[in-house]
Amino acid sequence: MRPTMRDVARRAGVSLKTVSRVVNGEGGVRPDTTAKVNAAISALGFRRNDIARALRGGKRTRSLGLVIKDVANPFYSQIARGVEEVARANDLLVISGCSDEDPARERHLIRSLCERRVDGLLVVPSGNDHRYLISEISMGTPAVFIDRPPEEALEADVVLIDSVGGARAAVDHLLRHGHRRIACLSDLPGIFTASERLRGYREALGEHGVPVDEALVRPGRHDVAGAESAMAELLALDDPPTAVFTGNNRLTVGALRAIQAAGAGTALVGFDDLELADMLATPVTVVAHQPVEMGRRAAELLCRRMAGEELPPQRVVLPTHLIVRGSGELPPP
Amino acid sequence: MRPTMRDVARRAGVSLKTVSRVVNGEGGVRPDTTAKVNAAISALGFRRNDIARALRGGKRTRSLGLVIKDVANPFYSQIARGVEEVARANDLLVISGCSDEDPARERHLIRSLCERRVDGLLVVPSGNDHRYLISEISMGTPAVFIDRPPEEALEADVVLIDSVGGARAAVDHLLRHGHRRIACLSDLPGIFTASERLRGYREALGEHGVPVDEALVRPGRHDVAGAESAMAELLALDDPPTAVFTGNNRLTVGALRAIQAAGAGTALVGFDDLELADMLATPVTVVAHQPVEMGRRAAELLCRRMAGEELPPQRVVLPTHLIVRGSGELPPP
DNA sequence: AGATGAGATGACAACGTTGTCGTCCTGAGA
DNA sequence: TCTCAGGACGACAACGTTGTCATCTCATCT
Repeated sequence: MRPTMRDVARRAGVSLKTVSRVVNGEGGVRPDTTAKVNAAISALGFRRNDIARALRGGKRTRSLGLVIKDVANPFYSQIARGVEEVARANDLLVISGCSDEDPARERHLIRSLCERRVDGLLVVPSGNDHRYLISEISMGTPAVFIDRPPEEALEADVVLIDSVGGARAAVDHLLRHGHRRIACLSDLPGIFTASERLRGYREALGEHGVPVDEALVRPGRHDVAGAESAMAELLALDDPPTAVFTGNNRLTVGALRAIQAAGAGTALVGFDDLELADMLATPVTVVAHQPVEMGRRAAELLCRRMAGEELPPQRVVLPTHLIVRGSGELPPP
Repeated sequence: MRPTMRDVARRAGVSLKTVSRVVNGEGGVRPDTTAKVNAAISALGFRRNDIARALRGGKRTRSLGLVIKDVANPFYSQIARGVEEVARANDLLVISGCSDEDPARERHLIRSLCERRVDGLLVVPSGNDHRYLISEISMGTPAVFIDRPPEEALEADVVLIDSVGGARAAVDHLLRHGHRRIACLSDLPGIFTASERLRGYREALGEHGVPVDEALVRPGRHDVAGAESAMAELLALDDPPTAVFTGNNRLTVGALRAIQAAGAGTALVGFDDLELADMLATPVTVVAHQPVEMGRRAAELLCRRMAGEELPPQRVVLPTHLIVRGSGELPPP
């Protein structure tokens, strides 16, 4: 079907190796020979087979694997964007997959990627046991974790967002605006960022001497619908919260819907920025950060590892910044 | 570095081929031998090399290439999501790249993907000359176009959105609400969907006997900032439009910003749904459709082609539906 | 003219796997 | 006991490329 170098060689009346030389611009080929070869190449529509190329000589495949939770979520698609930019600059292709927060799926994906001999892995880890990666790493497939660190046993680079700091800033902001009954919606407790943000929430309250009312803490919400119903429940309490901190973009959207549906004036600060956050009836105050940059940094770190650079495991923590827009400054009733 | 089947064979004291049989579950291996081999496999951390596997026997690489404009744009990331779902179901990996609407970049990407011998291509085409794909297709790499058809010369499957119909419905809606001075923001005229939506706009006006005021037609806007400034200009006219139709999600966001900044009450219907569109001060009426489904359908079509199925080039057109939320029903002043 | 050397080209092996085919062993049937 | 079938396993080639090394051709110099 597809012509090989041998076909090109036959047509050009030269040897296989000469074609290889032309294709790879190795030089040492006379101009007229080069022309003949090039003519044969375009006549046949020859494309070098990178599969064979990668095989021969244990070459690099010039590809990297990216495992995220869900591309359709803007947070992850922005990470993917950053990764793609760096990949492009380094002439790498990105093979990506979604784990949907399922450790089994993640493991299967990573396995497939390793079997395909990607040169490196970028992973937003789902489960809590990534020891199976140790052997992959030791066998020359470096890995960089994004957004969540691997467990202690695994020494690998990781690029994080300052979740605790961001959450504290958010809750601190609400406290300074006079709120004392501040609810918290957070994702599944097994997720690092979720527990970190919850920790930041508790710390901020603690610092201000405000006891945590566990009735206002609603962890384990991992989608818009879950957050919406949790928020609706909170609003239906006899003594509802006057403010809420939401742990990620999905939860923020859900909470906003519930608040709007209830016609409540609940103050809100959300983790992750949202497009149009500034255009809502009450513009949304958020803890913003740079997901694209996170993807970039992780990919750059990975490229250094792939180049063989030896350095102690890096832990990059990107800052957050509070964007004040209105919803976080609503006063308690 | 990474052990090969030969290493496993040596360690297990069997032949290469026996290892291959075990790894691929071919059968015909005694249980105790199988156990020895498996022990060696896990002791060495062996991973089958799919590169070699794909090479031998011209096997499929079990991967497909996806070229979109920009993963960070929700429209495209949703397409990617749909593709990923189908890929997962068919045990394929997705290698994706962003063209950023640059034909040269797109061509380079597709070339790289073909060199890597992806089993099929999914492309949101950027330029207007994809004849170079003909030879790839004829050589056994099927291609399916998404969102925009290739030029006539190229017979390939394509999955589209009913852009003309959607745009007509949007403008018709505005006309029925009494608007006569309706502006249109659209993307670069070279982009199929942009010109189709502009056509739908013109057709709808024509049907209602409303002449097109070219001063209100602003094509060539391809990002939020461009749309925002174009909309600001329109609002600053002596005789500003009372309504606007925006050709895609980026342009809708830009227009909304300008309208809000000007404190104008301009009616708006946008193509593409937006998260939170229903939560804005004036909820946004949109022409919605199913980008995830578009990705799915395209990937399914590609899988059929990859399986060798022969059928005439398909042209799937997915419907749009108007979601009435408020901004499109604002009356003219 | 013969030696020399640089430049151009080709032959061949190897990368890690799997398909083909051959060999060996065991147990059942004659 | 001999034959034979069939199961278990191994040897070998091939996929398409590139690195290594060998060969061949001239132009140049002595």
